Amino acid sequence: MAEKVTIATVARHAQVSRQTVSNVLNAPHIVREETRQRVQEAIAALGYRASQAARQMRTGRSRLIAVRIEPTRDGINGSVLDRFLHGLTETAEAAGYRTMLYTATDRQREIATYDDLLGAYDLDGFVLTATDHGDPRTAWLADRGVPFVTFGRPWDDLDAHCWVDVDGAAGTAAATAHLLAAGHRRIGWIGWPAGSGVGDDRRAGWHRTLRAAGVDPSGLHRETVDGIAEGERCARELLADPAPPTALVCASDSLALGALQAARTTGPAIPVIGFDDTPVAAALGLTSVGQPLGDAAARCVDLLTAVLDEPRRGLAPVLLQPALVLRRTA
Amino acid sequence: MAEKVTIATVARHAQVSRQTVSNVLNAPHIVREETRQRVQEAIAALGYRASQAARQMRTGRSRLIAVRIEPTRDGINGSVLDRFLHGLTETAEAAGYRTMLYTATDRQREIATYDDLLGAYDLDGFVLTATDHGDPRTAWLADRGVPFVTFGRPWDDLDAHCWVDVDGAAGTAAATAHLLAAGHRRIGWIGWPAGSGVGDDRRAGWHRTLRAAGVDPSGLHRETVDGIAEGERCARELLADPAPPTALVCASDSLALGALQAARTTGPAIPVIGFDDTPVAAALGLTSVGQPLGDAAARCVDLLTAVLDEPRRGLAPVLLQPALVLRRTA
DNA sequence: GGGCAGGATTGGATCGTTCAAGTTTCTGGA
DNA sequence: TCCAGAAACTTGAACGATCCAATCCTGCCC
Repeated sequence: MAEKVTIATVARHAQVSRQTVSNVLNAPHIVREETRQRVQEAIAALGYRASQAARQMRTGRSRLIAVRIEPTRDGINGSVLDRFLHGLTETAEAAGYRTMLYTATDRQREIATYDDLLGAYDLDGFVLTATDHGDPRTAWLADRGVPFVTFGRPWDDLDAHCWVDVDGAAGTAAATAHLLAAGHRRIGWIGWPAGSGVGDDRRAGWHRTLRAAGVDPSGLHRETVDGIAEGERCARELLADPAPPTALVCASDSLALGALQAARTTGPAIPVIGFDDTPVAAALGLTSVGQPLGDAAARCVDLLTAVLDEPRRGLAPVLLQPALVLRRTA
Repeated sequence: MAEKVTIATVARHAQVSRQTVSNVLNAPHIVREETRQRVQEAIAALGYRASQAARQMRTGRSRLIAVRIEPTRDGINGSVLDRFLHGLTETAEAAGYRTMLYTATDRQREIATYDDLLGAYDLDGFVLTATDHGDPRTAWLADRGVPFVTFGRPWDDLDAHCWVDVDGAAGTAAATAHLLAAGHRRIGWIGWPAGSGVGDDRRAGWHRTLRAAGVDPSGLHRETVDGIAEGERCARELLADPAPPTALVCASDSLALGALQAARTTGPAIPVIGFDDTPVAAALGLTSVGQPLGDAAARCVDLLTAVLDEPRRGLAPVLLQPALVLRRTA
């Protein structure tokens, strides 16, 4: 069993001091080219890797970022987080950071977990998902000066902190415009109850596009919690109207899926467009608004590393554009 | 800004030595009850948390386990890993371990990543997924004595290392038996090409159940790579036979989905059963064999922590039973 | 040839914890 | 009362990296 390779082993092998090896790693420009090369060779030959623990102890930085992994609720939307997570891990790796997971059942516990992670692992930063109005988590982190980025806007104050988001309103606007272009006028909306930032945003895109086209949206929409059965019920209600919508835009693929089933059973098929471009949508040929999740994750890492390198700078938020993925249903 | 709380701060506050505080944390039984309580109070009062980095430096253990996060391939099967990951993180947390993610595009790079993670972060262990015949990763880890558990059997030698798996054959057997009980005789199979451990296992369950019922399986099966379109094509072929199957069992929900569409378009609907109980299956009412993923993840953590506590013991592998989730399609 | 400036290199101290070994306190039996 | 032995607690050293301050070159100019 070969003994452990430390910075001292490398130094001895390259016939320099520990500090020189450290400089080669952390400040290569101050080391003479020839020396630098000799050290690099020794590092490669010995397979040396700097102990993150020792480095962290001295510098206080762990090169670790944390993300919460949520329980897959209805299973359909779970894949969104999954894709985001993958992008995040990949980009973070490229930037020299590693990703750590944690779970939390509610926000208070999540804050307790922050405390834990910061205290025990000296985490460098957090990426938060699923933020909402008056989120206590961002306040807690900001109070303590902990670097973090949210995937999702701080709906109360857009300058409150660093964020990355996808323009949901633009997505539903594109979906609505697509249906208008196909000749539809009475385009319905099935979404979530008012009050959630994401839901209101998506609804706004449909609303303003319809009004701009001179259509009165009243009576054309229903609000409910997320779910396939709920979507089906709402669609049934809308289609039972004397002047029913001839096409539907939904706040999620779950709702759209339900709507699709309602439309199939009540009469002639009508166009339905969902949101999130989940695997289910792809499997069923459901037209859906797709979020650039890989991109979003990459921008989160970019922002976070920028904050870590230069803690003072206030960084501009990032708003990405979604894209309508056309399939059979519209 | 409060200064950092270390073990020394706690020691001063409780009027004991550093070591006693350390003992309270790591070997409470050797500390007198009264002292123990005093130290615990000081810890709580100061909000002290042991620095994992410092601890790791001394002990060489990081209380960190790593899992690979795969790119969501066709998106349907992605959710399987997602659910597994969530269970893993949760159970690991309860056992005092944290989960770290990494990505890798191929097995050689994955091994390079092991080296990196072990060298830099002193990872305690790995959980591998998607193992197959002659997997170089397990050999590499075993050679170096790195603790690991695989989710998936080592198909070449069941005693090669510690593993947790779900009995796929039992799942397809249950599906086949269910169809037999419903009066079907000619039950078809759509699966993956021979050679993959998982695929062969699932196929075997269908095969042996059919034979046990006195039905000749020849001509009733098709093999293809995974995918909806592929499933549809295979189902078409089978149904075009002069004596077509009256029901289908598939190796995955993707294949089953394709088969379902083929059945819908070629004639009267026939029962179809998939595998993995993915969100897509739930959304479509597809009967499917569900894996106890949360359980599997928990057992992986159990085994891994057991190995970490007692490196010598050869631990018995775990084979979990899947469950048939009945829905509309069968 | 000597002195000097500037950059490259060196040794020592340090981060917060646990291990090993040493010291004090307590307990019980003669 | 005294002492052995155990139990409880304390002290110094070490893990492997980085930071700091001091020293050593090297080349250059007078």
